Amino acid sequence: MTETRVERKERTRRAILDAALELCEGQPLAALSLRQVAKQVGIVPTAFYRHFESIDQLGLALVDESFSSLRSLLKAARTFDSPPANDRALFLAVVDNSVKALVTHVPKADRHYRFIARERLAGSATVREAVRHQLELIERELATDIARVPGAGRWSGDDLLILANLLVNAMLSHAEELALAGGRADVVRRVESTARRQLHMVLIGALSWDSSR
Amino acid sequence: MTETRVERKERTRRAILDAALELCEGQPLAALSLRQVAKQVGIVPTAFYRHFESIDQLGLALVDESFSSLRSLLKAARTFDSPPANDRALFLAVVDNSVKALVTHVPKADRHYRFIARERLAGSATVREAVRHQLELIERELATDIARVPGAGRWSGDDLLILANLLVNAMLSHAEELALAGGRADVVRRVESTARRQLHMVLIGALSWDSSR
DNA sequence: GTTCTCGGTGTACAGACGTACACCGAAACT
DNA sequence: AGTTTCGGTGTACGTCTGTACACCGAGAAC
Repeated sequence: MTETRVERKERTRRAILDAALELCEGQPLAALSLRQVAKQVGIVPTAFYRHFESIDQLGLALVDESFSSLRSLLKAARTFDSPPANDRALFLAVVDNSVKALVTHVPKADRHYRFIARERLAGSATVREAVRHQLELIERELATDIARVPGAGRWSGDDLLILANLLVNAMLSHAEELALAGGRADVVRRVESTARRQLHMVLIGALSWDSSR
Repeated sequence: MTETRVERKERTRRAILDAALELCEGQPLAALSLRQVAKQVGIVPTAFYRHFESIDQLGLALVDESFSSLRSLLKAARTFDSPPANDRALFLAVVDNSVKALVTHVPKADRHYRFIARERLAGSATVREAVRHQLELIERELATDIARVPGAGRWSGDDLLILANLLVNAMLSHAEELALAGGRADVVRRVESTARRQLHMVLIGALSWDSSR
């Protein structure tokens, strides 16, 4: 059983990421020591440096990992083979797809999202910035998609961003709750219906909104 | 210059709270050591125990302190000597008052709110629970106030809570941004207008909402 | 005026921390 | 086949951690 060197390196790298994620549960990354992580992985402390130059860099890797799948998933939820006829039906379909994507995906990677929730505001400056950046990308992608809806002509660019911000914040708080639920079916169902109803309210209200008052 | 014993105790207690709040900037409470706090205050490490039995208990005290003024402030923003005539005007007035309360109060106690933002999800289990509890109180108080609006009759109890949840989450995210802005006037103004516009959108939409679809 | 209470002090210790350094052995390169 | 690369090891250090213990001195209680 010989193992190529890159394979082996990748394997322990993964082990470090997993160990950090596990040890992090219920405490911020900054409260984690290099030695704890190393012990959990089963390597000597100094070997950690072969993979990351600091706990902080490890955090950045975890942020990238967490967001990579989510963004493509959300974008996919908003693209249709045959888009619904009117704006109202389109909005409702988008909401349903997005919410469904969220409730199926987040519980599957809940440790990652608990990590994001914690580090978003409590992490080191660089980690916080990385999370903020990813969320801003999601927000902008959403705003562009909304702008493509025919009836959105009455909306100013500012109002589009403000609306997208409202929606992303709402989804974020639901994602956090889902992540904390640890996959409990009743909580997942409750969050799903709450999220759907909230987004319906906002978007149905938005349809009758006119930026020029 | 004699000082009564309770006065002196209260004074160092305050000094400990302030020191913790200051040392916390940019890092979670859990990453703080008892010795750091003691050094900042200018007392010997063991003297800390005369006031708090752990860093965690100190955290709970900070949570209480942070929320005490906010809740009464928000409630006050929703009570009128002479309430506006129609629902729409009432909603707009409530939004204006609440947003104004937020943007004047949060920057004045921004260190407390940065602390809350960090610890809400990254703190120890007991601190997290304390924050969650306070937010839930705010949410329920808001729901009861909305229910009193005459035109809210069409709203089911569930939908009221869902709406309140949406509003509080939006305000929370704006409070976080305000706290992080550190009082920079341009940011404060931008957040103020964003918040007002978002809440207008939601509440104006809500007026045409009917829980029975 | 004597005694008690209690916030704050100083010393002391065992353990965990980050990291520097020299080293090993097998995969990878030539 | 000989040499280089590099992930992982083991030791060793100075520093910081929480906390136990004995002690002090001034305000409070009697």
